[in-house]
Amino acid sequence: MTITNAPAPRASGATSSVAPGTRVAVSTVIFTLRRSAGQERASVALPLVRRQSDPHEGQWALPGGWLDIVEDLDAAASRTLAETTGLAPSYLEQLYAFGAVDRSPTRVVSIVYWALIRPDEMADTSDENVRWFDADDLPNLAFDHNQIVAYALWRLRNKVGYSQIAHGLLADEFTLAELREVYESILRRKLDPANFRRQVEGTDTLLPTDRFRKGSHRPARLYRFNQDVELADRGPLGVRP
Amino acid sequence: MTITNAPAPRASGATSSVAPGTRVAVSTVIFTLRRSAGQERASVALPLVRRQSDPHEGQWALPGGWLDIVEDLDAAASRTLAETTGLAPSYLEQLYAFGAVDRSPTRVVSIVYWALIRPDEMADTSDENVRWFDADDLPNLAFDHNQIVAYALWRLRNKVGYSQIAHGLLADEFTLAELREVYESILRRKLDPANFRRQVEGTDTLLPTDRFRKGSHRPARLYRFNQDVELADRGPLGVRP
DNA sequence: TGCACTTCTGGTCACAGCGACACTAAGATG
DNA sequence: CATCTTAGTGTCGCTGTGACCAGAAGTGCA
Repeated sequence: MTITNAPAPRASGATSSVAPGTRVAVSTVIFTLRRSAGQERASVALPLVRRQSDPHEGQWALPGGWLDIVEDLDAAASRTLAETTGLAPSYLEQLYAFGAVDRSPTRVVSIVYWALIRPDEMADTSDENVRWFDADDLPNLAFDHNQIVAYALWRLRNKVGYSQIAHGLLADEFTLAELREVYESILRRKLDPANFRRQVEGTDTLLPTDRFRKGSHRPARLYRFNQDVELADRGPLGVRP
Repeated sequence: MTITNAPAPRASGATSSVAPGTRVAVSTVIFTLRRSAGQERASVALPLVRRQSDPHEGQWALPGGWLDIVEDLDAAASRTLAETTGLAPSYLEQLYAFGAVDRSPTRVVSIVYWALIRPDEMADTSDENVRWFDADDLPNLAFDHNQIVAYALWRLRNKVGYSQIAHGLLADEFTLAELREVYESILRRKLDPANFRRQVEGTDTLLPTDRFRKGSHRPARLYRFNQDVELADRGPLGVRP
C-alpha cells in the first residue's frame, strides 16, 4: 500500500520539519425527511457542503471540521450541525470512527456522528455551498464519505425497527398516519395502517391527546411522544443531543 | 470545568513551545470465558494491564497504545490484542470513540475496540502486570475505563441475542451444550436445552458433523459453524479481525 | 341534500415463534 | 443389571404479527 504523507503545516509556530501527527476531525450525517414534488413517499435527505480547499476541492462532502482541543466530541458534532443547518438536532448519536491510513492525503481520524432534524424546523439555507441531497441519489463524495453515508443509512433503517428515533423527525403533536409515513419513508415500503396502529399503541411510547387534525377526511387523533420512555432507550452511555 | 493541559513532548525535533495537539489512542476490551473453581457457570473475563507511567500509575487499565501514523485503526487494535494475549482475535469490532475533554490530563481521544478470544487458545501470560479479571467484579480502573467496560459488556450481552458472536468463544467443533453454555454465561441465565436446540437449528448457521463428543453420558453430536453465514452478519462496513 | 370517496379506527383469523414441559435415546456408574 | 445423567424429540398453549374486513366520520361533487 502506498501512502501519500504530505506534511501539513501546523497552526503553531513550530519549525518547518515537524512531522504532522494524526489529526482528529468530526463529521455528521444529518438526516431529515423531504417530500419531493410528484413523489409518492417522502425520502431521506441530507445536507452536503462543497469543499473549498485542497483535498477534493469542489467535491461535495459531509459537514464537519477539526476537533477543538477543549471541545467534547458530542459538542463538536452539535457545532457542525449548527453551522450547517442553524438548528439543534432532535437526535444525535455517534456512528463510527473512520481512520484508514489512506482515506486522506494527511492522516485524519474522523469521528462521525449521525443526527435527525425535523423537516418543519428546517431553515432554508441560502448558502450556495450547502445543498440537500436525496440519500439514495448521491454524487461522488470526497474522501470515503459515500461509504460513511451508506453506513449511516444502514444504522438509520436498522434502528428505526427497535428504537423510537422516528419521533426525531416529527413535531410535538402528530397523527398516527404521520408517524407511519416516517417509517414508510425510511423503510421504503408500505405499512398496514391498522397493524401499525396496533403495534405502536401496544407500547407506552405514545400519549393520546384530545385534539384532532382536521382537513383531509375523518379527523385523526393527535398523539404526543412519551418523554419518560425516551431515556431508557439508549445504552449505558446515554448520548444526549 | 478545569482542564489540566500538561504539554507532552513531541517525538520530533520541534521547538519547545509547540502546543500539544489531540492525540489518538486505541484500546481494546478483550472478552473470553473462564470457569472459576466452584462456579456453576463460566463467567466473562477480560485482561487488564497495570499502568507503569504517570497518569494513574499503578492502577489497572485496558490494554492499548498510541495509534501509529501509518497504522489503520483495526490494525492498532489487533496489535494491542497481540501484545496482551499473544493471539489473533476470533472477533473484533469497533466499540466507540471516547473523547471527553476531561477524561485524561492531556487531550486523548480513545478509539475503543472489543474482541473475543477462545478460552482454549488462551496463552497463560506469566507477566506480572497483566491479569485477567471477572467482568462483573472489577477494581477501580484508570481514566474512564470502568465506564468503557460497562458499555462493552452491554454490547456483548445485546449482540449475542441477534448475532452469531457466540461462536467466537468456541473451538471449531462443539456440542450444542457447549454453545448453550456460552449463551448462558453471557446472559447469566439458564436456557432450556430443548428450546435452545430448536432455535439454533432453525437457522442455517450450524453444520452438523458425523462426529460425537463422548465422555460424559449420551454422546453429543459435534457441530461446526457455517462460515458462509458469518459474513452477511455485519453491516456494510464488514469489520474483519 | 345526497351520494361517492377517502381516511381513521376497531376487530377477526390464521400462522409462526417461543416458553414450558413431558417423553424417549443412549451411554456412564456402581 | 438398575439407576442416573445428558442428548434429543414432540406437544401444548400463549403471543405477536400480517392479511383482511367492516364500521365511523369526515370531504367533495352532482
